Amino acid sequence: MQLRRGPARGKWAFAGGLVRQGELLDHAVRRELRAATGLAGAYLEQLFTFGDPSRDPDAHVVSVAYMALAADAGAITGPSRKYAAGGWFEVGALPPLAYDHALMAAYAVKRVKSKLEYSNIAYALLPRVFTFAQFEELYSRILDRPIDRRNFRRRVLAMGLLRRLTETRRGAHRPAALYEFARQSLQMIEML
Amino acid sequence: MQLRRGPARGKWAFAGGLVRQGELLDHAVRRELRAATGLAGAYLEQLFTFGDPSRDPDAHVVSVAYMALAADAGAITGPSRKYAAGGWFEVGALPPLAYDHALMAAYAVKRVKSKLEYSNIAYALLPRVFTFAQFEELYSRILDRPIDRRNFRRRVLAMGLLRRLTETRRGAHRPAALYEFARQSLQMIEML
DNA sequence: CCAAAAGTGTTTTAAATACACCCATGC
DNA sequence: GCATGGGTGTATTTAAAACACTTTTGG
Repeated sequence: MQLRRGPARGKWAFAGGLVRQGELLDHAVRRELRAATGLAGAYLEQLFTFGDPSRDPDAHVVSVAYMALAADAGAITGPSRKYAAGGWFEVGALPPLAYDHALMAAYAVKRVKSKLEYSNIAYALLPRVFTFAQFEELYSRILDRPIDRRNFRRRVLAMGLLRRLTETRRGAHRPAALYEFARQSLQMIEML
Repeated sequence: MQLRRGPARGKWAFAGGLVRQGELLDHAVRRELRAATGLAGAYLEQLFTFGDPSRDPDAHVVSVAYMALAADAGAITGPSRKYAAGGWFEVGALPPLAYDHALMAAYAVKRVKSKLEYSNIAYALLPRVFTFAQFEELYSRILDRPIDRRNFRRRVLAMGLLRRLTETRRGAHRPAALYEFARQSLQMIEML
């Protein structure tokens, strides 16, 4: 069993472990994820199962790769001692990984990019309440391309993906309207 | 290991087996598929890995589901004696299946539908050479909705998905132009 | 000549794109 | 009052959708 953790402020980490007899795959992933990063309650998604016997020279290991998504890498309590050698990395700047783990990471990036375009998966990558600028920056950074602010805003608001709150975020500059997702569970939508 | 076989003239079959030590997952699927249906060289795609320990009351079995696609169920030599109880069924009219196999079949149908809309996967479901009417009927039947012939033809031809051959198919009525796919391997395309 | 399937264009409607300035606040 | 990030509208272009008749062949 392999598991992965996805873009939160652009940060990535990697962890792996074994599923136990009688244990749900999802449960095993959550268990290992908590042990490795302290993260709990994240969005989880199965990616692919890697079964090539040559991927590990010592044994025929079949690995079910998952990714987990969370809003804020900073809020995570940090890896347990066992995984202290791990850490958080920028998308596209992962350190060399063992076995075929770089391939797994590539699957995760690809999956997130593609789901951003046709689902509301961004809800798993933002805090419950956020500004439109945060929302837009998430898209721009993960998709790695500029986004036209006016066109993007028009479409997103027209499709009812977000709900505008009455409160605003006050700070150094003009106050920003706050939004939350209309649905906090995955729904497929024609986005881009 | 589970494997599945997809729409060929709307026909579906189901087969399963175990992966061997040191064997590629794809290889195990092809081996079992050949044994169960006689089919070889089909398009293969991994769907999902099912690991819920309660899916089989007797043991904790982790099944990696695949689907295979082929053009013509009639051309297949038929199941070996071992699988004589199996057979070919219409989409949406599968017999009751054991365990969570109906769920697996649903995954396959969903995957094929969705790939039809944004890839050239139809190449795996048609003979090498075909008429536009066959192509259109494939879409209409699998997506289970009517298709506007003129709009569909215009878009498909404009995107260069197909290559028109000089030969025609002659028969009882007006001869039909013959086409082949420009690429015989999976490519992602904005289709519908 | 007729039955059956193949093939073809135009108009309307909706969506995507391109593009630049004013606004509200804290300091 | 100015620096900074927040917020807004229109015109153009492109693509999607709606829609029905003519052509070619074998029998």
